[in-house]
Amino acid sequence: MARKRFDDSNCSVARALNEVGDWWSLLIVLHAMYGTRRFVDFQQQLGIAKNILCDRLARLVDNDVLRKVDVGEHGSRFEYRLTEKGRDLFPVVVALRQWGDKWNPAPDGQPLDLRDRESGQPVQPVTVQNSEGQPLGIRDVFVAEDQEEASRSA
Amino acid sequence: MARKRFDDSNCSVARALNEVGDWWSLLIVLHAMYGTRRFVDFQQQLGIAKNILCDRLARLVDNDVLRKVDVGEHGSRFEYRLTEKGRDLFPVVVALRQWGDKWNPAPDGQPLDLRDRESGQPVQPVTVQNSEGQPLGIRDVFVAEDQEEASRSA
DNA sequence: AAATCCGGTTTCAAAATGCAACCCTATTCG
DNA sequence: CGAATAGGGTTGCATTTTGAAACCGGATTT
Repeated sequence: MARKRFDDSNCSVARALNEVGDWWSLLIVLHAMYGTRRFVDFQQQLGIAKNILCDRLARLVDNDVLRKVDVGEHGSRFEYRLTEKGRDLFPVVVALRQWGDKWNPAPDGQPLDLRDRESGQPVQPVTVQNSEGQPLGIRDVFVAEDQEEASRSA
Repeated sequence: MARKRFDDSNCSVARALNEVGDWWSLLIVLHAMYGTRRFVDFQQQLGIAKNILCDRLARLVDNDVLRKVDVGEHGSRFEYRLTEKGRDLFPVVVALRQWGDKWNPAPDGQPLDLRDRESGQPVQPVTVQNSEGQPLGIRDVFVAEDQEEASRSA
């Protein structure tokens, strides 16, 4: 049967995964962040089948993660560029990269070294933080009941 | 043909996606973070087919994201608990949730309100930060050449 | 003793994926 | 100019993956 989708889930993680939660989409976004914009370049760098790449790019465009820009003088050359929504996946991608580097270090060589352009210093590990900027683990947080539910049950 | 895997990719994002990059795995981890531990509970909360759930749980256990704990007095009742590696996905999940809340708000109701247990204040948006704690966008960073490559080309 | 719960495995149809071949429109090369 | 090649796809087909439902065997409950 068909893969399940979560378009209308009331869980925002499920809705997010619905857009970028398959094997390729986030890698495409990652490469777009590295600067890749052309169909052929995505294809070669990712080693993805062309039909799948077509499908994924179309879906990402539909979901407003990428924008398809016509750059051909005569109309047959395109670029796929990140939208603000797409660029906003930056923390997700970096958090995932850091997790991968920490728990599945590359067999050969150091992890990719991402640095602040201004200071030249490495970026910090991505964490969930409280209002003072202190990192929080999963046990340091709780889910506040939302207003409506609170008032309904009152 | 079979889905491509990235076990040996030299990209840590690809390696990470190899472990939690399918439609279900991260949702399973999410629910584990909410406190779900039993097979049946995952099954009902996620609405996932049992065979797929079996497969995903086994894979997550193999990859050391979950630990399968025998809690049956006589050996046939289990719990799946997050390992440290699994809990370490917290920033990834929260970043993804915040992205979903921002760009695909729930049709009905507010986003889930995650708060610091100690202060009672909402957690901050997850961002990539420089050494001073200032948030960085994708254009504010660069990839430093690694030592080996630098010395090889010198 | 019968029914139910838990955690699976099996079976089978419907999708999704990957590869290779093909297509059409520019553009480039000789 | 004509031929070859690049870009961006689409089509067909074989292989996997997924999902639903049926089944299963050992505890536990009734």
